Amino acid sequence: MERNTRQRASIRDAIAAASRPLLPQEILDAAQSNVPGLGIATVYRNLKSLTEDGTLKEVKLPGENARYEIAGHAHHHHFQCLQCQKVFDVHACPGDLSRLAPEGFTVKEHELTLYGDCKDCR
Amino acid sequence: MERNTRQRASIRDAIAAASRPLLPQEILDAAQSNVPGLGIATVYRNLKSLTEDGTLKEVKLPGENARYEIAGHAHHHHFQCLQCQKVFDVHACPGDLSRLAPEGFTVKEHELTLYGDCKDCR
DNA sequence: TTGTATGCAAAGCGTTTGCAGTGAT
DNA sequence: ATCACTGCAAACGCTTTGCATACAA
Repeated sequence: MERNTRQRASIRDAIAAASRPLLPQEILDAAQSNVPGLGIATVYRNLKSLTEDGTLKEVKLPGENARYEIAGHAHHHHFQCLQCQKVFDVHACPGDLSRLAPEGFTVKEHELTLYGDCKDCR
Repeated sequence: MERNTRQRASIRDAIAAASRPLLPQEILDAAQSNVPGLGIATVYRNLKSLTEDGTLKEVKLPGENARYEIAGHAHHHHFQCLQCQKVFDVHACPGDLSRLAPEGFTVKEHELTLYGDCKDCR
């Protein structure tokens, strides 16, 4: 059975409070303000279980370590700033891309990442 | 000044002979048939220098370690098979995606990965 | 009281680096 | 003869795991 610990709550809250996907280390930093002494291993263990139970969603971008955001948003993509490296949600999608695949290949999913300058860095 | 070693040649040849982007370990395995005793550190060092001098191009996919392919191909994307995990080139592109970004953001580049079943796994 | 969750430290994994020896020029 | 390149092993950064303790139920 799953227990409600201060650690788990502060980790979930830190991610919910953020306006963008966070790295494990950023989550640790944020959650430690509520739970001093919180360990990075606990963060990783909870990220894993919260992802498995559907509370969180992993955001994997090319060449980047996984970030985490609250699940439940509709299908969307991401934007990474070339200057500050931060990642933002993009609530838009190019739509069906099956036509791009080579013959004989079946397309079931797609991932799209946009790169450029974010609002703050322009 | 850069030197022509057997190691460098076999690494470049292994990548050129492949029909898809390869992982460092796959490159090591292939190159070792020509150069037994070849070390993984040498592979990494040459992948780095060959990428810097424009001979190779890094292929970074979400949640995956970097793969390498011969550079010089036109702008293209990649397809990863959900069954065998192999990566293939996709010589097509959805085109301009600037319109997808949130207001205030500038789009300069994009990365697209398609997922599904490859020719062999269907 | 029970057993899951935690914190710490050690272990894993892929990649990088230091160093002494090798070999292309 | 140089000095870039190599192989090995150690170091790295991020993530996972083992273990004894803490604490939610």
